[in-house]
Amino acid sequence: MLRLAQALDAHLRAAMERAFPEAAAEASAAGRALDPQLAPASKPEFGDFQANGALPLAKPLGQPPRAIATAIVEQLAADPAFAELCEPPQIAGPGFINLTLRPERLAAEVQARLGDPRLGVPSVAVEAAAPSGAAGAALAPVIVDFSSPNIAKEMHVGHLRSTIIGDSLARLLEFRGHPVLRLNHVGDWGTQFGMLITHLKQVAPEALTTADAVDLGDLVAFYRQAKARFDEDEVFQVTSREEVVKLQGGDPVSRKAWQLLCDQSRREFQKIYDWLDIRLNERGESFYNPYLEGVVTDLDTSGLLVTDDGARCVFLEGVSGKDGKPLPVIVQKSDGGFNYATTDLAAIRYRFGAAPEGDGARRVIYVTDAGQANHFAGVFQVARRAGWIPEGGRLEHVPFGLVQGEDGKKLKTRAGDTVRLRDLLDEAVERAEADLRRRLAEEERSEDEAFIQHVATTVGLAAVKYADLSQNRITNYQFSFDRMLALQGNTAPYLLYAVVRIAGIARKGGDLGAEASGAGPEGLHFTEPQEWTLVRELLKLDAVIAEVEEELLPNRLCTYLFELSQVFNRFYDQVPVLKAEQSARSSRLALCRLTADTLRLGLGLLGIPTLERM
RNA sequence: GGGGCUGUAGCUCAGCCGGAUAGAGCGACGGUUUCCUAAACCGUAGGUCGUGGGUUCGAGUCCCGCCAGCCCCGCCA
Repeated sequence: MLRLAQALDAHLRAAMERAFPEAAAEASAAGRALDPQLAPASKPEFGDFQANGALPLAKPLGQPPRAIATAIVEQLAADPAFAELCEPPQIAGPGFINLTLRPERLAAEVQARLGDPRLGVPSVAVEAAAPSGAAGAALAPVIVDFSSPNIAKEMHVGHLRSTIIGDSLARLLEFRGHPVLRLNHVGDWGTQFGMLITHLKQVAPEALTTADAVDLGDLVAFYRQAKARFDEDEVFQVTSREEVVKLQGGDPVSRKAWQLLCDQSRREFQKIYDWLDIRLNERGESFYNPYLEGVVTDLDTSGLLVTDDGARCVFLEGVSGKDGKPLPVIVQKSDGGFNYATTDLAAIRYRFGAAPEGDGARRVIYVTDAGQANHFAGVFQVARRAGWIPEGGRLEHVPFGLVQGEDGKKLKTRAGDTVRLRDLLDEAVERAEADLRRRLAEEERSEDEAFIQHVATTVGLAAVKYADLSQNRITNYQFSFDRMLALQGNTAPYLLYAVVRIAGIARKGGDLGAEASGAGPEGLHFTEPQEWTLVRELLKLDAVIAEVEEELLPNRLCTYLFELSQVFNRFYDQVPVLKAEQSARSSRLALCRLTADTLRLGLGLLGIPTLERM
């Protein structure tokens, strides 16, 4: 319905200009235009849209707002193009103009979507290729940096949100037609590696020369030991740092060991990604190693670099520490080594940089926890001051809160360990399976094992993903299997069930193909309020996607899909489809089909596949 | 000490660019099944939007102060 909203907005602006030419001239002289403040209606009884623009004009015009609204409405009434779109506007309350679209326009919108695989959502790729645009201008890529586990560690709950949210944002941007680079910035470099290799050399040297000599679980244990030694033992610290320098310098023995560790971890990560159906290009911290030096010299030539206490750093503007002195971003440690800030800066420079030594991106999105907000703010500032972000380039940190247990504290196992992602996913699927089996028994249904496994896996993983995505990501997230797997409420099973209901209609003889195309001689024809409510809900999809693309908040899409499911369930409950008379039946089937398509598309953008039966 | 985020119903959370009487879900209570999967639907109860000021036609939303919780703060990522 975005197109209709834009048309309405134009009509309203024109009407305001005709109604108040002096004020309009004055406004445009000041470099702005009279704003009708068009917004979706806050309640269904107000129609489809409301224009609030009359209220703020009351004071400058010295007229009561309702009189202003009346003048605007009179101009609208004189506009035949507007009258084709909209019913006569209503003035309500202190001076709101309520707008209701003509039913035939709504039906026409539905009709258009029935034949459109994109369901009315425009693609920027198509727009860019349009004759009006630069001919064949290749779109600059959007980079989504997400997941980013550490080599030699297992993925744990901490990676859950980044992985799920990042994947969803990437899917949505891809659907909008952007070339998307999904980058897995794995932790495969740095001090931690020095620690691990140093420790392994002493306690399990075979792990550094032979593939899979120790399994990942052991590696994690070794890592913990190494970390403990690093924190206590100064000699070990020094050796570790030397080891990092060797590795970063390309020492063949260190490189070989490093390669083995990375390969092993990579295979473990891939199992999880395959399970969750997440596609990701690994480009770890090590990738930027050749560019670290350049970062420092670049900062030096632009005069940002200061040597302080032996470390080379850039002092931040507007951020001061304990003593009121500006806080530094350290790019080269006093021992000559580089750290994560250097790597992050190199990554920014590379990502915005032109090919072949860069990605040529125009938007770079980091999906990491909110605890890194300060770090990114600092690094972004340095990148900006160094001039690495091109005109119009967007650099965005997409922060998210912690995953907490139901006690409100950090999620842990009973033993107090961090929860492994694979265990968590396993448990979700197991619980979904138990629920399913219980229900099958209660209903005396019998299904084969393949069905049960498929449904349980789909529902279990969908529940985990949806629970995370449906929450505003900025706040901490309370993880609860019981809540996410609940069969009612704003949960994955509820949404999946709506799709299943429609699939059921198709199975029971509803032709969702030809019969629901709305191409019949009588076209689409709606009579019941539940039908109109569903029509209006269906038409919101494009606006919701545009909003998520801008705000990077997948929960807005979840809210929409949940509300669509609710509206559909009401329709399904109160309006017969298959048993309807022929005149109503094909239009209702069309609504069913478009609802299913919309839910499948929307859930698909969340990384959630749907089911035919459950 | 400095900075960031959060504070909305018993619980978990929405709330778009400041707009009309602050919304869901769960839980509680009550109802609906000759009919497309009741994993559903309908209804009732439940609010000092942490708090005190300010801005304005209008503030949960913007600004300032305060309180509480979480997170970050020089060579880990």
